[in-house]
Amino acid sequence: MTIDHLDAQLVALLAAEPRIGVLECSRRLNVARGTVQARLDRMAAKGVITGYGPDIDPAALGFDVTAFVTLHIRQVAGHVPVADQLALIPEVLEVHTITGGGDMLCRVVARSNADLQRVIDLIVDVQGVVRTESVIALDTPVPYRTLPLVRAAGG
Amino acid sequence: MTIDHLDAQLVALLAAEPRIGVLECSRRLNVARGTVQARLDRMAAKGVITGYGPDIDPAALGFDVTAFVTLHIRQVAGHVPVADQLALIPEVLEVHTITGGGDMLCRVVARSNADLQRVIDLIVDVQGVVRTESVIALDTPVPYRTLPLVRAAGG
DNA sequence: CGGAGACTGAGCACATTGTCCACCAAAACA
DNA sequence: TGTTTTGGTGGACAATGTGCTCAGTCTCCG
Repeated sequence: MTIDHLDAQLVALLAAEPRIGVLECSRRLNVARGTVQARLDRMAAKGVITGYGPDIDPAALGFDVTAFVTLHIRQVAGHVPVADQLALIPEVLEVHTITGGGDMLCRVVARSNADLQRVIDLIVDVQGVVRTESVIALDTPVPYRTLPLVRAAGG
Repeated sequence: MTIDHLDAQLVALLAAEPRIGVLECSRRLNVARGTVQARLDRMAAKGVITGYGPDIDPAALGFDVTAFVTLHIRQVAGHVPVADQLALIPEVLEVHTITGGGDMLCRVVARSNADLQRVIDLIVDVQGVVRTESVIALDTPVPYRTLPLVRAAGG
């Protein structure tokens, strides 16, 4: 789906002020209320908007350590049962299958470096996981953001 | 900050049904409306809730390719000016400084593999970036999620 | 030209919000 | 033990909003 300038403005406005409601959006953007609703509904229907948070910061919950863990798995095992098991570990926030030297890449959080060892041990215990390699995120100078992309896509 | 069971329920409910408002939350969870508001405000004040989306799926916008790009930067340059430049590239969604063989790890999206080359070229052009290594995410069996972590933290 | 899609402004019935208040109970502190 | 702090409760007030529908208008496309 392609989005236009109004879509982009709408997303940016809601990100900046989540509580303002559709009527105030329509006032701010000089369009009809129904238009705001139709645009939001369409973006949701097309999968552009997948939800409305709440956006959670794991660090504020005490999970101060973030790591990216590359997994080597047994090829016979395949990645689906491995992923299903990884999904059961709350500290595993996302899992991708990847090209390159490893088979899967996980984003993982933990309360401390020692706790990270515990989480990695949980991962290693998953059937099919042969080996892991971890890098710890020391700082996040650019936190995850999609607004610049939305702006660029929306003109 | 530690969260309790009610906090966790509240986050889960709002994630499932973002449009229901605080009054309906209070009905669903059998607490006073003021309690819902106080809990949300406290989690926001403590940085646990950082926002309310909208959550955007880059793939639905046409950015079908996701890659994780490890950067090697010149040590003299330091990472701050590099990160500032990376932040100007809309397709760069997040940037971490990391332990291990590389200095920074970026999550990047692009419209195609060819487009990814264009984006990587933008990154390589950033002053201080010496070399990049990329892995492409082929599939995302576990998309980013924090709810299991919230549930585990909230009891 | 006709049809489809998008936008507009309005209306309807119903509901909600932000804020404040007084009260109560439990926990923390001296 | 007595006092203070914190969190929750239910209620009120003034203002505003929501989800949905509708008829009309405009633009684009076959």
